[in-house]
Amino acid sequence: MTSADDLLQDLQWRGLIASSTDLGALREVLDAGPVTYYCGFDPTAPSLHIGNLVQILTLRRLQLAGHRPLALVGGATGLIGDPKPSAERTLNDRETVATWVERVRRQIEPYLAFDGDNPALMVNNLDWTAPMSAIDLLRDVGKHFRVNKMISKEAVSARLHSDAGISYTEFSYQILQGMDFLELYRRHGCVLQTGGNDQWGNLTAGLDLIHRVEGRSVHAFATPLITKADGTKFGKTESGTVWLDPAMTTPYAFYQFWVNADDKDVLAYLKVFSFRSRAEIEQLAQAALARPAAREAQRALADELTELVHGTQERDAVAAASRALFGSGVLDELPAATLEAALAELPLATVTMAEGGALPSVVEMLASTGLCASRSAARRAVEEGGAYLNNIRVTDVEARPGLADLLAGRWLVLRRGKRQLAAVALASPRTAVGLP
RNA sequence: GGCAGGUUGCCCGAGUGGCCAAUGGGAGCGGACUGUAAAUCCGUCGGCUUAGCCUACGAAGGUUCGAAUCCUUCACCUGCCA
Repeated sequence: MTSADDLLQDLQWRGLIASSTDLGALREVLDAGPVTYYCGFDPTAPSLHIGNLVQILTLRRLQLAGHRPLALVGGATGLIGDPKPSAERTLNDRETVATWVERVRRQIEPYLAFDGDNPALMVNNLDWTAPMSAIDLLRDVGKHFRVNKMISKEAVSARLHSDAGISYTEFSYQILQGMDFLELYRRHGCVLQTGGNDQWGNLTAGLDLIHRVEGRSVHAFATPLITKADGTKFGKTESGTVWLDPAMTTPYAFYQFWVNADDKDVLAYLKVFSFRSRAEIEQLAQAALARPAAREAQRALADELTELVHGTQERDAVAAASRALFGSGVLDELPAATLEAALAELPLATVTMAEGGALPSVVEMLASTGLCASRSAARRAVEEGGAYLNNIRVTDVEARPGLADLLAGRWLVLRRGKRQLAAVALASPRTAVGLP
C-alpha cells in the first residue's frame, strides 16, 4: 500500500485536488488501512467522455494505492439531472437512462480491478432509491436538509438568480446524492467521495448528511475542471465531444485529439491523465521545452491514453496510421499494407467508376466523405487551396482523379486543411474493369 | 387578463420598401509562417447542375412592379400593471 503521504502528495502535484475537506484528517484515515471510497457517474449520454476520464482515473489511482473503489452509476440521479448553471435539463425517459446505465457501467469496469485484496465494486443508486416512498424520503432524509443551506449551494444559487429558474426536481438533486454517500457509508463503510469540482456542493451534501445522522466526519475531494490555455472548452474537437466509446469517437480521432494538444496544455494533461511517474513526466516536459517540434510529450500522452482506453492493438494501429499519414514520406511510396492499415482508421467513402472509367470529381468526394459539409463548401475549400488529393494540393474546382492517382490500385487519400483526412476506395479493383 | 417592447444567418447584433444572401463583431473553416502547436496576418463563412439559379430575416396570409423592411392574424420571449 502506498503511504498516505506519498499518495496525497502525488495527487496534489498532479493538480488533482481542487477542493477538499481537511487533508490532514484524510491522511490519517488513509494511513490507517485500505479506505473505501466512491465516485458517481450519471448516465446523461450513451457514453462517457474524456472529461469523465479524470474521475475514472482518479478512482484507479486510489485503487492502485491500495484502497477500495466503489464506482456508482446514477440509475436514480440520472433520472433527475443535476442543475447545470445555464438552464434546466430535459428529462430523459426511463428506458433510455436504463440503457445508458448499462453502457456506462461497462465503460468504467475495465479501469478497475474487481479481484485481489482491494476489489472494486459497482453500485447503482437506483437500488436504494427506487424502493423508497415519498414519505420515507421526506421524513427520513428531507428532515436533515435545511433549505437555507440548499439554496446557498453554488449550482442552485446560480439558477435561482437566473431567468431560467430551477425546478423542484433539480433542486432536489443534492438530496439524492447526499443519500448515496450515506447509503454507501452504511453498506460498505465508504468514507471518501471524489468528484469534479462542479460537484463540490453535492459532495458536501453527503458529508453533512452523514455528520447529522451518523455523527461521523467523512471526507471528500474534488478534481479541478480541466481547462485549455486558449480558454476554449476542454474535450471538444471540430466534430464535438471526445467520447470514450470507439463507435462515437474513433480511436484514430481519440489519438489525434491528444497529439494535437497545445504545448501550453500538455504538461497539465500528462499530470492529470498519465500514470507515468513524476520523474518521467518532468522529463517529457523538458523535452517539450527543448524540442517542441518533436512533440514527444503529445505523442507519449496520446500513446498512453489510447492504449488505456482502446487497448494496445488499437494504440499501435492508430499510432502507425498517424505516422504514415502525417509523415514526411510520399503516400504512393508507402507499402500497400501500411497504407491500407492507415486508411482503415479514416472516414471512408466508396466510389464507383462511371462508364468510360471516370471517377467522381474531387469536390464530390470531399462532400461525400464528410470532409466538407456541402458541395459548396467543398468547392470553396478547393478555391481556398485547402483541398489535397494524395497530399498534393488540388487547385482546379473541376479536378477529377484518374486511374493513375489510385494508390495500390484502389485508394485515394483526401485531405482538407492540415489534418482532416478521409479515405476513398474504388468499389471494384481496377483489374476488374478491364484496363487497356 | 391589460399595456409596451421584441423574435434576423452557428452566436451576438445592424438593417425600417428596390443598391440585401443581408453592415459589424465573435466562433468556425482555409491559406501564409510553423511543428498535425500557439500567436499573428490574409481570405472565407445558406444551398445548387455556381458568369446563373433556388431557399432564407418567428409562422401564415395580404398590399406592391418589387418586402427582412408596410398591413392582418397567430405563436413564443421580455418588461411594467392587475
